[in-house]
Amino acid sequence: MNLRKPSYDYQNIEKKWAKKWQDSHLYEVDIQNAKKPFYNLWMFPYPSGAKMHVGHAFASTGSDIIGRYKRMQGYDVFQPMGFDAFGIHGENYAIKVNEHPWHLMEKLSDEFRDTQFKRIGHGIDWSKELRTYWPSYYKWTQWIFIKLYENGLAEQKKAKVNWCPSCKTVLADEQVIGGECERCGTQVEKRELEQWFFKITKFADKLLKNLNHIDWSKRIVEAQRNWIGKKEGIEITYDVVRNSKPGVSDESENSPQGEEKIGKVVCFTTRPDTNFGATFVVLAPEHDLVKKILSGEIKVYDEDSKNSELIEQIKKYVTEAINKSDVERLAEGKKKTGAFTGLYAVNQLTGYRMPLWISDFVLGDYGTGAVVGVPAHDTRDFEFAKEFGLEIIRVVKSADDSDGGSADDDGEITDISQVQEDEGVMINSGFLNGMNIQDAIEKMKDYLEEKGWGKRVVTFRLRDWSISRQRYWGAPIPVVYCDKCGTVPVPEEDLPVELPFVDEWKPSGDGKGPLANIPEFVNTTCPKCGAPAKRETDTFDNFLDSAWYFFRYPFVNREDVPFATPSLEKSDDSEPNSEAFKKWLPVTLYLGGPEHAVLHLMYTRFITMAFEEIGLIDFDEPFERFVAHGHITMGGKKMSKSLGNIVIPDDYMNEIGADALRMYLMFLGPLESAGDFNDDGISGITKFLDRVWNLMHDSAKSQSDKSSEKVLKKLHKTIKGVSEDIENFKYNTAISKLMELVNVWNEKSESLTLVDSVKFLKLLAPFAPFITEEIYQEIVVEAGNYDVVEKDCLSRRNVKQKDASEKVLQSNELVSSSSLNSAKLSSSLDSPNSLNSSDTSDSSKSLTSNDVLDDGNNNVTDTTENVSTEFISIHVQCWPEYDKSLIAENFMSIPVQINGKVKRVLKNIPVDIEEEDLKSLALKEVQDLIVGKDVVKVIYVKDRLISVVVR
RNA sequence: GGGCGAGUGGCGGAACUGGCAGACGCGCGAGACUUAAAAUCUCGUUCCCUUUACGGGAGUGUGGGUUCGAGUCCCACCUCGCCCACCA
Repeated sequence: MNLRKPSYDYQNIEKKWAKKWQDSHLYEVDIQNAKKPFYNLWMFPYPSGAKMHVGHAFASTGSDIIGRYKRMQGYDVFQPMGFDAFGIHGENYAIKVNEHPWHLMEKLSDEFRDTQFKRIGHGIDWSKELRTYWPSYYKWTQWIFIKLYENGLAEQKKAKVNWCPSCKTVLADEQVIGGECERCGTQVEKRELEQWFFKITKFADKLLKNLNHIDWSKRIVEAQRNWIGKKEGIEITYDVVRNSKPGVSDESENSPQGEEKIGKVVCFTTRPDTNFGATFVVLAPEHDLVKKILSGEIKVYDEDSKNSELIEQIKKYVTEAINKSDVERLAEGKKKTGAFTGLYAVNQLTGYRMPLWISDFVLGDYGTGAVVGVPAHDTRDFEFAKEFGLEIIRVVKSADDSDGGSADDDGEITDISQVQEDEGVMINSGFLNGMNIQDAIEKMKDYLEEKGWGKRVVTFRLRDWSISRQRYWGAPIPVVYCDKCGTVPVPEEDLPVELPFVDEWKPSGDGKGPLANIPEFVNTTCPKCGAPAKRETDTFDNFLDSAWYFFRYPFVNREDVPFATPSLEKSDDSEPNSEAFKKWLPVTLYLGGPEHAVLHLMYTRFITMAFEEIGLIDFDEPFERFVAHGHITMGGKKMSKSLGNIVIPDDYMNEIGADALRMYLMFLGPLESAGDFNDDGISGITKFLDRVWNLMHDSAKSQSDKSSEKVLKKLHKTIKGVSEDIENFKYNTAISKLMELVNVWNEKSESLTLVDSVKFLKLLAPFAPFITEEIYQEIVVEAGNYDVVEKDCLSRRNVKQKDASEKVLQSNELVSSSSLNSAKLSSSLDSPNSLNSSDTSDSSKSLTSNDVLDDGNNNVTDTTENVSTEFISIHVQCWPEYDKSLIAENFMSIPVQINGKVKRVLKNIPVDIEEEDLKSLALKEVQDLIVGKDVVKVIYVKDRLISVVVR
């Protein structure tokens, strides 16, 4: 790495202020008494690798900048941080490096926090840190499960679920990407297991409806809408018969000879309009009717020998199909497989006896698990019909006859390219003939309902959320199974059900979690009747840990409640209570990656709705605003371990400093689309920081008696522009505006007063917190200029500073009491090999330690012992305001177009010129260009341009 | 196959509701300072034509359209990225 470094001593400056901010508790928020709360949340990271990478640095800096800006605007900005270190991602990494997840996660989280996050200059309130694997946290995760269970939102059922053979656990639908495990990329299999589910489908409609009004990045809203997948269709019930034959029976009312009605089959379709063209019905291999055929409950043929032969074939097909993984099914491409049942379904519209098939392209858990095949107007049906020689009947033709009704149009369909799916006019469809598809759909639905053959229904793609995991590293599901009492949730006073610290923690793959092998854990007594009972041995999906963490942050020090709301409030009013809850939640702004669109973000919405339904809270959406950031790429590709193109920010912080790294990352592109990491451009940033340093240390430039007009105007335009850009997360253009200002300021004759120079410094502060603090302390605080520089906002700040020094004492107490608490929590639990209590208290202690910031190179004088000393940081001063009169221009230049092309530019035009005067000026200007032509009209776009139209 | 987004100099990227395309930065070129290099500073830098000032022409993925005027709006297409996907 050979980068242009800043020429000032950024290393020591950054070290010094990181420590000072920490010691003075600058970013700690008084949750209880805050006046203008702004809950600025960034998705907490999960340490699934040794170091946080540059993507984390990029996104968290994006969150920090708006937080710093809001803080300077006088908001009480709460910017908490924690680690999502419980669960499969961390455990997989622990397996890889062969360390116990408890030690590993503690170590990695500490490192993320102390060597990376604290160094990069974020305004984080570390006194509210949480980690999802701390018993003091997961106690409440378990509590939430019990609340949902008590309110009928959690249930246990046997279900065919996604099984990852590599991670050796079940996965939720959302965690299977293209048939592969979200974590490790292994092909997912299907297994039938007894699992716990959260009934997210109960809120399907609400989850969808709220999407219309929540202020979230559009792409996330669309992704969720698709994932929920609401479809309005109809369920059509067909009679199932045996001893029949395919095709239209002559006597559709009376059965053909020997035909015998033996049951019904219900098919879901969104396209009943094409039902005159339905020629077969396909069942999913899991369908009830298939089970009945296999069990012999339904006989296909009278003769036993023929029957059992058929059953053998069906059994063979079904067994293969069920055991196939999704990827294997897809790998076979569009080639359809299937088995004929020997039965027929009767199409009431036509009397057509539709052969009843079984095929794995029909999904058992969507719709009714049965589809009616219209091969002429559905590509999948067409492929199936072609494969098995089923009849294809056209019932839709192209709507426009302009191509002269070519043979292609209403003739026989022989090729997949002729299959019309979306638009056209009905033919061969009795009373629907001549109608367009949309009208025909409605008409047919009415007709089928009238006849009693069908029923309008709404289906959703969304499935219930499977939360059981057969893994060690997660919160145990707090349930006990008793022979007498059945399923009994663990009572609140017995929580947490602690995860025992064991040596044998790796997954075994037998469908049970490692906890099942620990008798001391499994064997317990029933909380209800006291009889011997067994514990549930699965653990929670880690997405449950993160589904509610933002509720916990403000209340992380409360032991008695997960968070305080009127319904949960107990006695203690000295710590954040339900009044505080109202101030801080829902979260003001949430920033995170779009890859969580249908995972984490859907779950947080579900949990919030569940809390509301239970009566814990009175709102139903977790975040007032959600902004999805883009991803930093490397050579146009996503950064990933497999590509080996991961960039670690530490090297850059060493080389160019945190300020320069922050600014460089933000300069790459807009936050919401990000950019490609290529360190070629870094010198532009370090050069800029040097210029700032030099300007601010050149008193002729930055402490002039009077600000020169040109740069003063530029300053005020910049104040306006930077403020707007930050509000819109366009940090890249905000930085370019700061650069423009510096370029003007650098001109020979340009200078600013101290007050104006500091205004610029403040604009830079959210982007480069260290250098701006250093300069501010030097030329404002230490030089005794504070009262002069901040005279416009002294009144506000005086109050603020006072609050802060009171708060300092309070939060010191909170920190020490929380370390005691978590130590107490884990040691008081007497499960076998209980998590070592010293581990926990050590980690809590490191919460306030400065080891890393105080490394060997210590020429920082420690004047910060006495925390009550007032510390006047630039980061809590007023954000500058611009002066409208200084932004207004007296003169403008107006381009003159002839027939839309710019030909001349009128310069130094007074802004208050009369339109007519300006027009004649313009015509005079272009006189030579329009001789001999008629001026048709002259258009004046106010303050923009003049357009002359000639002929 | 479906959804979303994006295609602008050598590069990253600017351009509010249609109104001087290429801000800012990198890179590159020239110059100043220096014994020299680095650093720094100044000037230039979309392409083409004109020896040049002046000037002219073309130009925002492709082809059409609307408009006095289109990177921006409409239609068709191409390419790339991300997400979802045998979802009836």
